[in-house]
Amino acid sequence: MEAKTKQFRKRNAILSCLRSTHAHPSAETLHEMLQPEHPDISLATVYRNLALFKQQGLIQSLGTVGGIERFDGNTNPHVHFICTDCHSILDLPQIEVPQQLRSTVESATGGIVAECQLSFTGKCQSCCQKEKTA
Amino acid sequence: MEAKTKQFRKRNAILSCLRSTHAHPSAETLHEMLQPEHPDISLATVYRNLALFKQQGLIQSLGTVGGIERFDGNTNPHVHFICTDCHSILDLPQIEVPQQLRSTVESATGGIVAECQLSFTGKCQSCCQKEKTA
DNA sequence: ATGACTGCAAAGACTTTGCATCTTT
DNA sequence: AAAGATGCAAAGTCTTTGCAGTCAT
Repeated sequence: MEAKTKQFRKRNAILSCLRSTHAHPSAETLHEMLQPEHPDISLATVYRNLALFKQQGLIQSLGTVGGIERFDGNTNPHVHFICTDCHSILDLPQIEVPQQLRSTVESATGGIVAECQLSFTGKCQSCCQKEKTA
Repeated sequence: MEAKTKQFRKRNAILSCLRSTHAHPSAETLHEMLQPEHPDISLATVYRNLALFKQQGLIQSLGTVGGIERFDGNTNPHVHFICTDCHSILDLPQIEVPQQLRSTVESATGGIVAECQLSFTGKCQSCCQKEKTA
């Protein structure tokens, strides 16, 4: 019956930081982002809390990009564009994730669908420009 | 003008093995699958060749599942179902990957789309049954 | 004989964990 | 005071790399 857990400054800071950015950061990037406000925060704490949030469904993991796990504070289903050059990740809110296919997938597999991810990979605008310049 | 590279038994075995399965194996699983025919094959060789095939576009990586990279010998765009319990991956050939959205994504991002991945996560049939039994 | 591939073991990179300490209630 | 969170450093896991030896041409 305890809808509210203890309030911890650092834990809250990590969640707020992740929710306030569209950069889809890694644990390490998040740690760096937190440095100015919380210079004494440990990377282990970031990892620990990200794992906790993920388990609680407060955030979502986008999987690994270039071997590093990336996180998103926006748990609404939405599409991502992942640059294979610079590993930046962009949201594509204007494109709909085909949630309606869930039942089709469930009957095809006999399983239960929890989530659906749609993502595009390629080269982002900024990396395209860099290439021209080079 | 050398359309044909040197033939290497082990390299070919790795590619054949990956192409002959629908299990979307990891490097280590692939290594185990190769043991009966090639008991002396090294895990490093599997990793090295997978990296090579990936770079050559002969295979595709499905990203990491449970922290382990998974590979697919089928490079045709198709949808996957990933079981979050047992980490099995199933093909869903009957569902179409929305390739036609590429241009929409490109105009939205200003970048260039190389690929599109659509995947569903959830609990597979076998894991659903296990749960009932337990 | 040459260049490429492989095995082995060491190194590397990211992430997790143990334990003592500190914080919130 | 109790329960839980954090920092630090060590450990763990998956993957990559160096080097000497082997194989195909």
